[in-house]
Amino acid sequence: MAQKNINISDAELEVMKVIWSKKAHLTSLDICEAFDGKGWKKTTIGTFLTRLVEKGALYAEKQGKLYYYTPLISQKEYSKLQTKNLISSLYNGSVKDFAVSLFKEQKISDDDIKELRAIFEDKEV
Amino acid sequence: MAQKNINISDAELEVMKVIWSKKAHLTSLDICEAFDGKGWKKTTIGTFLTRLVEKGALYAEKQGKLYYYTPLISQKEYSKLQTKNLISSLYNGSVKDFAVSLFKEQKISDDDIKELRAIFEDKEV
DNA sequence: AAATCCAAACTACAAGTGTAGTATATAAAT
DNA sequence: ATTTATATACTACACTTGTAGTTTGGATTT
Repeated sequence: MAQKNINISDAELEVMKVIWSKKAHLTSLDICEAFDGKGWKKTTIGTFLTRLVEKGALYAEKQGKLYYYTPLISQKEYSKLQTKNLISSLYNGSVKDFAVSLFKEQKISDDDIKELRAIFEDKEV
Repeated sequence: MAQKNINISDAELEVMKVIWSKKAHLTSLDICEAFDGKGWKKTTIGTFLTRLVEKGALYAEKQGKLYYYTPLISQKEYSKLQTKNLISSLYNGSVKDFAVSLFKEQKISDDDIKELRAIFEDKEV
């Protein structure tokens, strides 16, 4: 249901991942807590939240004194989008070319291959 | 052999792709020619070339009056790098998770699946 | 030699990003 | 009611990116 091509920067993505990883609406307090030790100041995280709301990636609802943030795009959707972008920019849009290179070039364990083969077989071609 | 994490922007990548696609050293003339109709001014392409050299993605050698550009990173290397980055940022580094989602979510034709299965079988697990 | 051409260098500038300080408004505490 | 705490808004600033105009120095032509 994502409307347009939302552009989430690397740092902003970190924030999205925290929000995705918890199912409930989070306050910025929760989010800051999750980044404890990361070295980001609260205002930095605040900036990212503001920008993510501006970009339409998050919805912010004030309840009492705090804002509660909800993602407007799911991690799955976003990942799919990014994957599609990568394939189209680097592999000419060919999922197959991409997959071939993936299996040739990246490290995949034997166990993983077994699992993947099983997935393929499910696809009963 | 790419030394560090070269960061090539979208527009710069277009230029790299042209250079990758021809095997010989190109002059900026050749490159501009390849972008005929793209709507970029020559100086724009010049800026990208300069930045790519600064970033260490291209090597520029002056011969006579012109520079000849050679890639310092191959398309394959770069694609592999980008793929790894995407998997690590969106799939926690799990190639398998990534592949699973790829086959579940993206469109892959039956023929492609046959080919992929063949590749797997070559891997004689 | 003088005039001209033009590839490459330098300059520019708005939008986006990483990072954070400062101001403000409102709630909580006294 | 005044003081204090603090979440959020506003401001800042350097770096990157997309895009291109302007300057320059060496090559080419007259």
